[in-house]
Amino acid sequence: MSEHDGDPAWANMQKAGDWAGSADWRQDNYLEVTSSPSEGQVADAWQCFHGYDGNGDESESKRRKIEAYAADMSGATRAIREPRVVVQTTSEVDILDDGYRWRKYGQKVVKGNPNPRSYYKCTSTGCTVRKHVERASHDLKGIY
DNA sequence: CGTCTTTGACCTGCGC
DNA sequence: GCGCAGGTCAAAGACG
Repeated sequence: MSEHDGDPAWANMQKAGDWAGSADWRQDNYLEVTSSPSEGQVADAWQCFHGYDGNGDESESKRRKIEAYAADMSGATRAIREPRVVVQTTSEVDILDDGYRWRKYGQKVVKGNPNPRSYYKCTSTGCTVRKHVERASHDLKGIY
């Protein structure tokens, strides 16, 4: 994760990664958050993710950056152009109130993970982001 | 009454 | 070409 060094947007992403210790922008264009983030930490990550940090110019450039990368991704099934977030959590609660409203639209058991993966859609106005939440068992914390 | 969760079916991409 | 796996949709029920 050095190819984006110096990029303000990516720098902010990495800043978000600092708190979780394992949040990471991957090459397939989604934000992966591992460990057990607190609500505030998730909100911080989302501010970086959406570019909603209250700074006009900077957020604008950041958002453009995010959309540019998001548009580049080719979804697994359909042409998903929205940025995607993958959250691994060790906490009991899959859904955290991070300032957005999430609606669960699916759940699937994936191979390699004994726990079901939940799929959430952001239902807040103007928010079209989807989020995947897979619960890591306490014994598997911090894996991947 | 409106919103959200649950759950099964369906669709598409990928590997063999 | 076929089967598998992952992701999404939509109907029905539950809950506040």
